[in-house]
Amino acid sequence: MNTNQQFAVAIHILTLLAALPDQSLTSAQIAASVNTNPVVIRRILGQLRKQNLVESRSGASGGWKLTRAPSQIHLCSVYDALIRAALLGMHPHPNPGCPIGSHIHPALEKVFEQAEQAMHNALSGFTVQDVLLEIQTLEPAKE
Amino acid sequence: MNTNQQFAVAIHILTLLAALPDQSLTSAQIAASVNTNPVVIRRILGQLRKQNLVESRSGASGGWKLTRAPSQIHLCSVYDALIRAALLGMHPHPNPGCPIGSHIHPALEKVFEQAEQAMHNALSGFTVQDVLLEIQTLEPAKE
DNA sequence: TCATTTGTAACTATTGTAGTTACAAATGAA
DNA sequence: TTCATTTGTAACTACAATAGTTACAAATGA
Repeated sequence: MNTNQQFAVAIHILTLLAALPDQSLTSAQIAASVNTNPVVIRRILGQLRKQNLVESRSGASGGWKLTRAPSQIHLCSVYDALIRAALLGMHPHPNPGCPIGSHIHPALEKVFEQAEQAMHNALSGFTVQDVLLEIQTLEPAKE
Repeated sequence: MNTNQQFAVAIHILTLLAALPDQSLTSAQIAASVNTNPVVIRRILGQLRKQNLVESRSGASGGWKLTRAPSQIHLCSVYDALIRAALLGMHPHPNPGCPIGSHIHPALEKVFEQAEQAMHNALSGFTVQDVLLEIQTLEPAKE
């Protein structure tokens, strides 16, 4: 199976930051919710910062915050930040002397491109706000 | 990155069988086109046979054939045969004591389900015949 | 001044996959 | 009937991606 959990963790982190908009959270606090090591969190947050989805401050009372409203963070941006390699991979060296082998890559590229674009479009239909609201629906109300 | 090449190899195999409809091909012949080991090919063909996309015969003059016309083999069936695990994976154990951690999985499931379904739908728009025709377009004509 | 926190390098352990070897069972041709 | 061919599958090795961990310099604010 695919062992890459970074996309799921990234959405988890962003949802947590969205739930506590007035504070900045440390990687240790976030790690406690995700149940992993703070360095794993910082690695993922580093990627999210490259896409300008979060900002950080070092030092005492430092931590992480969203750069914009959760309703303005679409999950396709998170995908772009975290999923570097294609989900559908090519085989490396088909036989160039075979009529099929010599042209299978460009033919597959067309198909894979469209398939991944379809997933991308589907993810653009969700925001961090949507995930947060879904969780608040599942969470029993408290006083 | 995703190192799983089986989906790409499976489409390669099916396209090759489609290109030579009147013969059955051995795993060794197919392996020569894919440029890999025959056992790798047989493993993938075994999965394709479970979905009834190909049939095999053991022994002398045995080999593999498609069970139907290439225009009747949609790439979503190949996906179903080969991609067992979800492309978008969950993180294993978010903190059940955290309001976000305790509900992130069902919230993500909704999103991931739709994203993968979108990819599946895109793949259902292509058949092995489409891939073969694309390759024959790329292949310079011969006499 | 100092505790806190990020940023990052380096390392280990685990897991999934490709590739390989080996061989029993099936099968058809001679 | 014999035998070369081929599938089907188990067992193994090698490699690559990732999660998790340790360590520590640099930044920062109390």
